[in-house]
Amino acid sequence: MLRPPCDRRPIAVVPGIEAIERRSVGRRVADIRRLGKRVLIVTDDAYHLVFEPRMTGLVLLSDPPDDRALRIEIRFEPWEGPERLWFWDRRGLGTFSGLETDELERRWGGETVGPDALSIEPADFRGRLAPSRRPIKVALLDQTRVAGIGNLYASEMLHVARIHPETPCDRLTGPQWERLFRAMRDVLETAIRYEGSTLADGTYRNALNKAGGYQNHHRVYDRAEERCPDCERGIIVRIVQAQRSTFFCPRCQRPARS
DNA sequence: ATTAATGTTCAGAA
DNA sequence: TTTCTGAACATTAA
Repeated sequence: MLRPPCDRRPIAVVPGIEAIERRSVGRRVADIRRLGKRVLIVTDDAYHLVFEPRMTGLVLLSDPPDDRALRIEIRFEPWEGPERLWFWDRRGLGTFSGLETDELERRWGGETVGPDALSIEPADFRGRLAPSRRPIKVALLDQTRVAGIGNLYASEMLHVARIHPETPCDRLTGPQWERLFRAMRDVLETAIRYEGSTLADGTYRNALNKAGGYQNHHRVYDRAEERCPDCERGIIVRIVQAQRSTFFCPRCQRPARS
C-alpha cells in the first residue's frame, strides 16, 4: 500500500503513484539494494521501487521526524520486521520511481551511474577519471564516472589524500591516485561505520531515525577558518567549485606544480 | 532580505 | 567532443 499523505507540492513520482501501486501491491520483497545514492526495493517478480533522497530525503523504517514532509508510505503485511516504510523529504527534491528491469537499466544504467565507489578497482577508478581535465573535486562528484561520492565526502577524501581540490585529473601522479583511492575507501567505509553525517540542521538520519556520528570526524567540511587537524598550522578555506562548497587545507593540499 | 544547504538534470554557451 | 554556467526543483534556517 502506498500513499503520499502530505499536503505539500508532490515530489516527482514515476510513472505515478497509482501505477506503482497497481504493479507492486501484494508482491513480496525479494531484495534491498543500493545503486549509487539510490535505495532500491526489489519485488519477487523483479519490479524495482527506487528512492532517490537527493538533499533531504530519508528512507525510514521507524517514525518520521514529523508528518509534514511525508511523501510515501508502504505498509507491509504482518511479519517479524517493521510494519511500514516511509519516504520523508523536507525539501521535496527527491524522487520515487517504480521501474521494470529494462526501464531501470535505461534510466540508471552504466551511462548515468558508474561503478560504485566501494566496489571499483583501483585501475578502473584511475582509468575512468584520469583522462579528464576537470578539477578532481568536481570529477569525484560525477556519478557517471564513479557512483556514490557526495559533496562533503569529496572534500574529506581529498584532505586525507593531501590533494588540492582544483588539481586537474590529468595532472594527478601515480602516488596521488593511489592515495586518493585508499582515502576514498577509508572515508566512505568509516562514514558508513558511523552511520553518516548529521549536519547542523539535523536532517540526515539513518533508517531507524537515529542521528549519525561521522560529523564529529569531519576534518575540513564546514570547518572554514579553523586550524587543519593534520598540520595544525594551515587554516581551512572554503571555495566554490561547480556551485558547491569545497573545503581544504592550503598547506597540506598544495596545488600541482607546472 | 539574502544566502546557503549531504543532489540531479537540462539548456545553452565557450 | 568536453567542459562550463546558470537555472530549476522546494524548504528551512542562519
